[in-house]
Amino acid sequence: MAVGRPTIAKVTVTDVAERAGVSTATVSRVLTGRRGTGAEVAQRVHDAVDALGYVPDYLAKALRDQRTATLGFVVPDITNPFFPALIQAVEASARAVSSSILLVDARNDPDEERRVAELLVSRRVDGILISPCHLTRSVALVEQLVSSVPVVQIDRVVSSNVASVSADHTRPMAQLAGIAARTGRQRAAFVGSELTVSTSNARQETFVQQFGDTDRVLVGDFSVEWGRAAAHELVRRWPDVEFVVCASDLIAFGIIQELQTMGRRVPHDIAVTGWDDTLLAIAGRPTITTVRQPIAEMARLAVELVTGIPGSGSTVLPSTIVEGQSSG
Amino acid sequence: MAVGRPTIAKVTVTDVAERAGVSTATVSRVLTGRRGTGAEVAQRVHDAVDALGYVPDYLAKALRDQRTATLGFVVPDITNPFFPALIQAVEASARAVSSSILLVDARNDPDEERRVAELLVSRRVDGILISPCHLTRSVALVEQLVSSVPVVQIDRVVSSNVASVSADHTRPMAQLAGIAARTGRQRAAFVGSELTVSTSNARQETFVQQFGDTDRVLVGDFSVEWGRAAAHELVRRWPDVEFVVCASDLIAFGIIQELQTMGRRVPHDIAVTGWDDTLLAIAGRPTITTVRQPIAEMARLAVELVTGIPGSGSTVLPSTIVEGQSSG
DNA sequence: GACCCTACGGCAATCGATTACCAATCGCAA
DNA sequence: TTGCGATTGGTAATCGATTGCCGTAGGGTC
Repeated sequence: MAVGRPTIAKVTVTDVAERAGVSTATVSRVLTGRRGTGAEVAQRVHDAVDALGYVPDYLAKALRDQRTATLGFVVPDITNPFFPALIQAVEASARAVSSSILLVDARNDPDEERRVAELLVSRRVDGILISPCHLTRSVALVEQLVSSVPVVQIDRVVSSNVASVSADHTRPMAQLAGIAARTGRQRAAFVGSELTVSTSNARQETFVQQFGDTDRVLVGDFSVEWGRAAAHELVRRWPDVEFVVCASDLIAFGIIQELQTMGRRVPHDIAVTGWDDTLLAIAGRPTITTVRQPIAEMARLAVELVTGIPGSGSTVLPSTIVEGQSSG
Repeated sequence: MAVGRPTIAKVTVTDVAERAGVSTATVSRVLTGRRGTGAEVAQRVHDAVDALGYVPDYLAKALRDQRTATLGFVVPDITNPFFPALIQAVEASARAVSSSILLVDARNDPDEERRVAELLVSRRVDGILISPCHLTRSVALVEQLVSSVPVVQIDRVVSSNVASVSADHTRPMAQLAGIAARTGRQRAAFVGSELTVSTSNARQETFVQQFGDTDRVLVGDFSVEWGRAAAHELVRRWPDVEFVVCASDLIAFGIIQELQTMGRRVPHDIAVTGWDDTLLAIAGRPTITTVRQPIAEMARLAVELVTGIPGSGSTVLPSTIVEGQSSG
């Protein structure tokens, strides 16, 4: 009895050619269809392929073509519930152009991000999609990568010298301001994450513009725990705040929960909104008014950009408000 | 001015060899260090490598070695919050053995699962980790795959003929029964997902054994919505149920929320437990008593198994109870 | 001084699919 | 019947790194 792994008979074009009684060139031509072949010969080749269970070797093809049909995707933190949805969309878009995704996770660490991005380069991916984890410390990496391989920043954008696809913050923020005005809420506050996250940073700036108020801003991280803490901070520092815009559903969820524990009614006493349209937006009560980013579109466009002619243009796609119960 | 992508000068061993005035064999030997070389020659090679910025081509190496240093991971549904955590753990374990992860998502569809798994095979991954999406319809795939590449089932197990690493259900279920007994709750029910999910299926069987009761079982899917619906179903069919074991935190979360809306107090009137120790377990109020699976250990072991000598053994690792407020 | 053993460099084959180039055959028209 | 173009099949080079085998030179020992 054989020991160890069963020997996997490797079937190559040579085997197929032999069985079909033709040359490897003919086999290749029948299979790729890039040049005409005789019908009878083609049939013999197909029969041989079926009989032997031949599967083309991707490695050999990639070496010859100098093209791996693989895209790298660097996510900042896969446990942030926004990213699995984005990953799924990117994978679907990649599949539409017959490519696979080599996924790596930076764990919110710029050093780790560099490591994994360079790994992708040595794997000869055809392009890299990246949501840079750090507003400043990721800039150099992104700008260096682009000299070895096409790069597109997706969702998070840290360099205007490298192509990007992201979602608009201005219009949804204006709409939130509209909701605040419509429901007669005067005093607003913003709760975000560290400014080193490009999206949170941008949302904060937009908030300040749209709500005409520079003061009431708290920053922590993307977590429910920070939301809970922020709730206390909020009522302590600005007891009369009536409208809270959060940079993430996780934060909004934590704030709402803690406010309720403290006896405040949401949205009656205070309105709270989130961002990203994750599971948490509809999981809690009240449901959270949130901002849905055009994930599928972003993914499609980013994949197109990275596989096509690269530019340094930045595309901004429209987000939409999803009204829940938390905004009154 | 050049149009399009900047031409990336490809530096090969040949270039390095030329510059260092040696043969490609020597360059390779200096770099891999698998055979001694003269110090002076080695220095020249290193200088040439630095000067030219040579990076070995992973494709060529993989073709020669017949080893891609890449593992495939087939997840049933990346948007199920349990899996991102598992993916992260698997990626970390893979990195520990210098491998990357090619991640594919079956979207809970056995046909799609077959497609993506076969894609992995043609990519010549060194091994495949899979959480099969369907208890019966994934069996054939798993058993076929194993003839082309080492395969290990992780978390979900559908074939005892193929190696697997999973988490124990019996002991945590017994502990849950212990909690029920300790808090004097007699009548228990189980809420799971379709029986086609191996883990939910196994948890249900274990529930029936441990709670000595075959009747009170509801099945739907892994979602908060199903939890909400199940809450109504529960009180309608078994108004006197005092202890509800759920196959997932998502279900438990929905049940608790809806029970509260209906005016029942959790855990005072009725206790509810979840499974998987996801974000939702600590997001809601009360916090949910849940079962934590040994994710890191499972990942480590699965990667070891799939890269080492394969067997068909099934390893079952211990899970632990994380007591929240929802069980009284 | 002769002999042997070791260390080290080079040549060329190898992994598997694709394709540039060449050769042969066939059909059709003059 | 001859000739030309179109079609189709084969041969061998190619992608880039690694390694088995060979040859040579150098050091050490008796």
